[in-house]
Amino acid sequence: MLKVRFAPSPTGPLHIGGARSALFNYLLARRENGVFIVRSEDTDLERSSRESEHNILEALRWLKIEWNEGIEVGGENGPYRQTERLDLYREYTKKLLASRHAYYCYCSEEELEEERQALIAKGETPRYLGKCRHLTEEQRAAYEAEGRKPVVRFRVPEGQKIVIHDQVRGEVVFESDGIGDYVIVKSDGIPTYNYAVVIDDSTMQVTHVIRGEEHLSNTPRQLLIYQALGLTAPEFAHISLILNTEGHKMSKRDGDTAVIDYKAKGYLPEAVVNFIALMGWAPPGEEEFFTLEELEIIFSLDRVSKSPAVFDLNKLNYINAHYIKQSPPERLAELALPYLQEMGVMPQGELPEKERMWLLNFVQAIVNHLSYMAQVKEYVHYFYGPQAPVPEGEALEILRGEQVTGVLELFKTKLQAIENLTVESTRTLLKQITKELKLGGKLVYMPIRIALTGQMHGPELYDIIPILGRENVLKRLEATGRYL
RNA sequence: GGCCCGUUGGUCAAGCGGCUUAAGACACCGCCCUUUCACGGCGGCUACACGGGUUCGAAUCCCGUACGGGUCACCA
Repeated sequence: MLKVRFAPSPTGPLHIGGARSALFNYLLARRENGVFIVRSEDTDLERSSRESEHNILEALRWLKIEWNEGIEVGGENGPYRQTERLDLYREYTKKLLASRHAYYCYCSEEELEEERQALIAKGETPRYLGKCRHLTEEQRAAYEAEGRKPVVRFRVPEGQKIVIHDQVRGEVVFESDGIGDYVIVKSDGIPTYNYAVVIDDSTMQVTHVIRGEEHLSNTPRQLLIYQALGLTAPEFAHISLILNTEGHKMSKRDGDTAVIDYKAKGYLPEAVVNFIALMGWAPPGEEEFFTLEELEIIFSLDRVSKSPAVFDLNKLNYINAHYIKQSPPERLAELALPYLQEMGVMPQGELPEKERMWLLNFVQAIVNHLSYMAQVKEYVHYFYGPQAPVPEGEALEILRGEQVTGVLELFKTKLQAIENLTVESTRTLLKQITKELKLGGKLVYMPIRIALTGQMHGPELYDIIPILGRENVLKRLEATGRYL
């Protein structure tokens, strides 16, 4: 049975790249009826936190990426945090030490740094040359007496070719001689990533490791440990990186890189999922909008791209706009509400009926203008309150046209006479004005638009007027007097 | 610097030796619709990094060069 995992280190929020790794793993598991594990690689005690772990899990849940084994859901291969598996690693370390696949190293940081610099100067791969490979008991005792705390290093075999059969990159060959003996247990007794990950994947019976390309050069180190322990290695698939506009790996400096940033801006989870699925993976046909459920059926590793993808916000916006247009008004209202409350336009708590209706009409009027929900803030002034922004430049010129006074007067009169202010009645009303005054549409609509909104463009006037309400419209009309 | 990976339009990408005078989408530009903006419809722009091979035939296979990226931590 296929078993995959997502193993983030809880040192920050879930990033777009991580979300994509999680998604690909999840999709493959669903497609093959396999198991998807989520565990935590928290061996970096300095930077890891429970808070980050929680945030990552929440971000996954927001995307509807669910796991059937791992943190918070349990399973028979737990615990699922590396810091809770220390005893397990210790057992394997004993074996490795006993079989002389690993040894204690007492080198200090300064000694190591010196060696590194010397190798770089010679144009060679900086690596550990194995100074402590053959320490005698006496030498060890001497170091211990000095109070030095040893690390455990893996003894890398010489002259060996290490072949990775990668499901996306094909066969990749590394020479063991390019790899120095690396640390598998730190001086505080905590295993390093390259070591712990092997024990975890093996004991959890992970069959496929799908992860970012940055791990490709780590893979030979891990393969060597599988070999030394006599364990079977899983299949590997290294997916390409997500780059920023400058062509570098996306990092915190590039603005919004965390999934949660997009949630905060009012992107829809199904849009984010759809978008990240399209980065580094191509669907078989020409359709490009997919729900998670649809992706579960058509996703496959053989359509995963080898080359990196540049994050394109335009495309995300386009996809998100698509899902916004498809959402029922009630959902949009709910998503828009926090931004409006923040502006003080909507009250906290249960909404009174009048506000609820206004909200519903408001989101429907602007649904075609939105790339993400936070943009509702930019549209509030069209639909809310007795005051319009001050008209400037060309808008002001138009207001001073000779027909304007007549148009606004007639509009006001008809508005006061009308019974029900709706989209339909507004449309009729405006059409009547053009007819009665025998004026072209633009000469009528534009001054009214500017009088009511201060702007030359914006959402449909037919929507603006009823949502603004008669009272606000009249007040805005009155205020226009001073510009005429 | 060593090792590894990659390179089709501004971006995502299809293509897996002849069906290609190289799909589709985003962005951009133009036109239509429209009171405006948006939506929608139609159209346009722009690409196989370079050089050698292999082959009757190469975007597709091989080699080299260039460029980009990743990695070489007691980070993961």
